[in-house]
Formats: sequence, structure tokens, C-alpha cells
Amino acid sequence: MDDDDVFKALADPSRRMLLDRLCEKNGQTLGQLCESMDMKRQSVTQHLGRLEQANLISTVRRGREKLHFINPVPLYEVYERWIRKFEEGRLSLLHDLKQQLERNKK
Amino acid sequence: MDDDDVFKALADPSRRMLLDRLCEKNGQTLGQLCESMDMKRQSVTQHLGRLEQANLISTVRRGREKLHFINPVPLYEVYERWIRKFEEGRLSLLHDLKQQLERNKK
DNA sequence: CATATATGCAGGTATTTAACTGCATGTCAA
DNA sequence: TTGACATGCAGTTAAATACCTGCATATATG
Repeated sequence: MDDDDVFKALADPSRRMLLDRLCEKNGQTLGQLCESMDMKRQSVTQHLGRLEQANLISTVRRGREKLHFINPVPLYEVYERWIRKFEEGRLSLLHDLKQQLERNKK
Repeated sequence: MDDDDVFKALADPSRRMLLDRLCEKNGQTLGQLCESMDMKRQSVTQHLGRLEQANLISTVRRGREKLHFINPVPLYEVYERWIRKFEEGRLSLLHDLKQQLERNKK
């Protein structure tokens, strides 16, 4: 898994919107997703492509339609590798600040 | 808090590297952070500016130095608003897939 | 004060990117 | 088979961005 692809995919509000829509109703077609997107279909396709590259969604063709499914795994990995790490012991921000300011007075 | 600033700040590998460095050792100066960054000081300043705008770091001046401190709060909020949401009930990806494929057969 | 050090600020530029348009392909249904 | 519908693909463009260079300002120290 490529952290960078995931972070870059999440960096765009339209793509987060798409994930939101899929979270409400999984397995939507491109056409359905376009309805809530205020941009051309081709642009939505591009965004979905980036989400798929980041493995945040998977797709299945059903006839002439393409169904999109959200994949929570990369998000969880990002959480594990990035967010939990900063939580632990980093609640000491104020303590660190105070410590540095003390050092200043010497 | 602006979700978008946080996501955009996290989208760049250099900025994630900076957060990593601050996680190892909080309260570093600009000069210290530059040592591990393989780019000009002014570029590092720009990155730190984006991190500060996203409220991911706070800064304090100590004489001619500027100290940088990591702030875990926005990361936790991103987790709460984005990641936990997708975890819950979204482990049913395979179930959803199967369901859609069944619908296909009709 | 004079010098060195730490950081700030103002552009310049090449790359990336997010939108668009136009046309092509594939699938269903009459 | 033919027409309608869902999606794919290629190329264009304007904006964002991640670097850079050059110079300015502020602080510590002799």
C-alpha cells in the first residue's frame, strides 16, 4: 500500500464527497454518483480513478454499468500508521511548551 | 477547524516527514528541521506554514529562533469525522459485493 | 558597534492537477 | 439491427503548488 496515494486521494474535497456518498449507499454506479457532484461525468471518472488507485474504492462491472464500493482498509492503515502515533504521548503539547519557555529564561 | 487544510497539509510527503521529526523530538527550531530535509530553508518554511495553517503545529519564538510543536488535535478530529465513520459497518464490503452480484443474476 | 546567525519576505518557474470538450466503445431493449 | 444509454479515452487549459534565488530583518555575541 502506498501511503502517499491515500493521502493525495483524500486531499480533494470532491473525492471526500464521493467517499461520503458511497458511505451512505455503497455500490453506486458512475451515473448515480454524478448526480450529486456538480461537475462533468468525465471529471467524476477521474476522481474515482484516483480513489481506486489509492485502493479506497473497488469497482465491479454489471453490464454497461460500473458499481463502486468503498474500501475501509487503507483508511484504517493510515490511522494506525499516522494518527494513533501522534495521539500517544502527544497530549503533552502544553507541557512541552512550558518546558521550552522555562529553558528560555535561563 | 477546516478539514480541507488538514487533508491538504497531510497530502505532501515532506510535510508528513516534518511531522515525523517533530514526533520524535518536539519543539525543534527551523534550522534543526532543515537538517533532515534536503531542500532549501525557505521551502521548509513554506511547508511549516501550511502545517501551522492547518493547526497541526504551533510555534513559539525564543529570541531569534522559532520553535515548532506538534498539535495532535486536528489529527484526532480527522480520525473522528472521517476514519471511524468508514470503519463502522464498512467491513461488509464483501457482503455488499456479493449482494450486488446476486442482483446481477436476476 | 560590527559581525555572524536565524528567520522573514518577494518574486520566478516548472510540474501537477482539476476541470473542461469531443469523440469512441460497449451494452441493453424494442 | 437500430437507437438509446452508460461508460471510456484523448487532448486542452487555467489554477495550484513545490521548488528555487535574492534580498531584508531581527537577534545574539565579540
